[in-house]
Amino acid sequence: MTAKIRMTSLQRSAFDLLAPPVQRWIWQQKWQSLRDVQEKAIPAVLAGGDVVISAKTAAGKTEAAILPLLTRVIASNRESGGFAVLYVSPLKALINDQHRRLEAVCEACDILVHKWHGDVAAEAKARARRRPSGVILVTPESLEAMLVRRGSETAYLFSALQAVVVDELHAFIGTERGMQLQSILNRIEVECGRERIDRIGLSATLGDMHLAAEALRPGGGEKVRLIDGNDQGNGIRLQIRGYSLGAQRPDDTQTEAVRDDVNRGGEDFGIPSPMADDLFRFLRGSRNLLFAGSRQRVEVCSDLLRGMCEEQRLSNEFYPHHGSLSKSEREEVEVRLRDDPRPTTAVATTTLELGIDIGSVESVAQIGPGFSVASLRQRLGRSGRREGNPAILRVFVAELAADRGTHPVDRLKLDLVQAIAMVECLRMGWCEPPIPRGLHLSTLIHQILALIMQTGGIRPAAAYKVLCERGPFRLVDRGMFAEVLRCMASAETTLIEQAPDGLLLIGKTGEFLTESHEFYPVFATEREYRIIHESRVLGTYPLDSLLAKGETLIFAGRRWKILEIDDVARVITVRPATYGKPPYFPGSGGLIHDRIISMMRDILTTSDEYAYIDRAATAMLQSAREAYHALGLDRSSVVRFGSGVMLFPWVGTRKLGTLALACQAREFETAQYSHVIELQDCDLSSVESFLDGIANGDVPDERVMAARLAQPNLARFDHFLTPELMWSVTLRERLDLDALPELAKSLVSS
DNA sequence: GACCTGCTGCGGCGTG
Repeated sequence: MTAKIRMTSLQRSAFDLLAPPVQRWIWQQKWQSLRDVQEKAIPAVLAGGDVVISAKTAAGKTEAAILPLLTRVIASNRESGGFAVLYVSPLKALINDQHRRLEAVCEACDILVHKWHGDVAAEAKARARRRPSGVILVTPESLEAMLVRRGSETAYLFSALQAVVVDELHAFIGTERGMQLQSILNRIEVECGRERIDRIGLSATLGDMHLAAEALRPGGGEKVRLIDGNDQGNGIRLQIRGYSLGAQRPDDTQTEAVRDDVNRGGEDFGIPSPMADDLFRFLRGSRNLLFAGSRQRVEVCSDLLRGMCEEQRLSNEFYPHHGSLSKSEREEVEVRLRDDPRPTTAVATTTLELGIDIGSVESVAQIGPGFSVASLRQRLGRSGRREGNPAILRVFVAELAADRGTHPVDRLKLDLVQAIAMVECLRMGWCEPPIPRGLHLSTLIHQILALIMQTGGIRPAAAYKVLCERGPFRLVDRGMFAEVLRCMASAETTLIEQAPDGLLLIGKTGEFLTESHEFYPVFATEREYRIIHESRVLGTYPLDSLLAKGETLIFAGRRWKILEIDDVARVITVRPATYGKPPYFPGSGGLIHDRIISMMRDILTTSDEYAYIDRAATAMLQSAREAYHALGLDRSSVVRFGSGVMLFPWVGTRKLGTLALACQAREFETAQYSHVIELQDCDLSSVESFLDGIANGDVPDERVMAARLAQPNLARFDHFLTPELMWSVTLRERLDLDALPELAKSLVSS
């Protein structure tokens, strides 16, 4: 009877389109109605074709895709003969969550749901492979392994697919891993002789739905249906808080003396003590996420806050969470957040941005402006998930105290202004769109090897067709593809060889690479030490670190003394200690979008007020605006400073870097700050004539520029490429030469 | 001025 009443409230909705077992399951869940995104997505998914579904975190996207897909599987009435739904997810942890979530509804429909990733027992996989049916939840790497190891079974496993679901679509867009996934999905379609297998992309954070559609179906984005759920959240409460750095800093000799005293170590890592006090005050006693920006700052910050708990004789509530911590260390924090009633704040890097199930938190805090609006949006989505509670986000920004900031870059308070710019973008609903411009030749090398393994040998023309014409490597023309093949077949590399009949086969080095399980991921990873305390692995530490026996270390939120370093086994053994030095992790900066930097200029130019910034931040913004005018930036973006000249192009990282390289190619001594280029020991007129030249098309030789570019971020197989191909990659992916003349023009005319 | 992700097949050995 209760079922009947609920059916009435769901009347004339997408609910009616679902298969009876799915409807029964919905009644059992006691849902009062379908969510907006589900109402819209169900008919679209039932109709077939590609669909992108975008909606807030926790708005029921998974069900929006899966319920109609189960309906389609039931209607198709196929017992076995292959998997019906392929669900690809970027994290094993997400697959485990989704598997738990989907088991009941699939059981109600009498449809099997398998999880398939590196931690799943080989036996369970063998069982699924013997009788493939239902839904399979898988990572791109495990899917790659299936194709590479059992290429001949591909058609048997996947010919009956109704659809492919790509979870967290944004996590794949524009990345090496995303290229690999697009290529794998295409290889499956080709191998199964299917023109198109429906693709359904799910995401909470899409800057531009049309570009996301193109990422889901390269070359066919215009035919993808876009579903944008508009479930209203519970509102947002947002604040930016400003803090002064180095206000009462001791002079340098004293600083040296107290450097080892880690109790006051926050200041050196951008956390002045008033900020630490406020973090403690806002976060203690409830459940929160604190995004600290880097692994080092996560450790410093959790150490600081743990110390404050100890000082007040409270049990600790602050736990670090980042990618160098072991799985067990991280899981302890996740479980405590999800299932433990005690107040807990996880101090994290981006590890807790994606939808790992940690329940709802009260608030989200962030130190510094961060690198992207997309990331800010993901973070915000982690709070305010409980009915009636708004999402709370506090951004903590430290800037040098007024009396210490004499350099223009310090006087403009660029971190604070960037934080405001990002929040303004967030409020406007904008976030960074994917920019498909990379050649991804490293991943192309990987896919050529994988395709040869899958097919047992393939002709160059056929490989080109699969990977570059039909597949995602569309910026690679025939000539470049042939060059890549020549690189791979050369006497030095021997990744592949060509049989007399023209078939491409795996070469000697290629065999070595592909026989290892390390072959499946396309991203590069570093070699590391494991840090161990009494047989418990705490995490991993970079190999090139300068640690020595007897030194101390903050790691996993505790303090340690190093007992032993075994360079052969790559193990660091530790015991608890009272002191610890902050850990060091190497890294290189992120790319900031043009729009954010141009918004920063608008903020400095206007006198708009922002209700969400605190009093200290308001005063800082005021002083930044005064500095902007005092420096003459309202009249010109090229200003004298000391014995040199400063350029303020107000563009994103890629264009700024390209301009800096152009300056270096013309023998200027340059220093690059956040969003500014300083040219040392030169006069204004020489800079102006240089810019005039560029504005009129006199751009330095691209090879001279590319040669000056440091290459810290090589992709996994880049070292197999010739210098010529590497230049092509660099020019396309890291520089923006086309933008130079326009950029120079705007600098000289302003 | 940064972060994150992933992994097969098989041989050998111990235990019930």
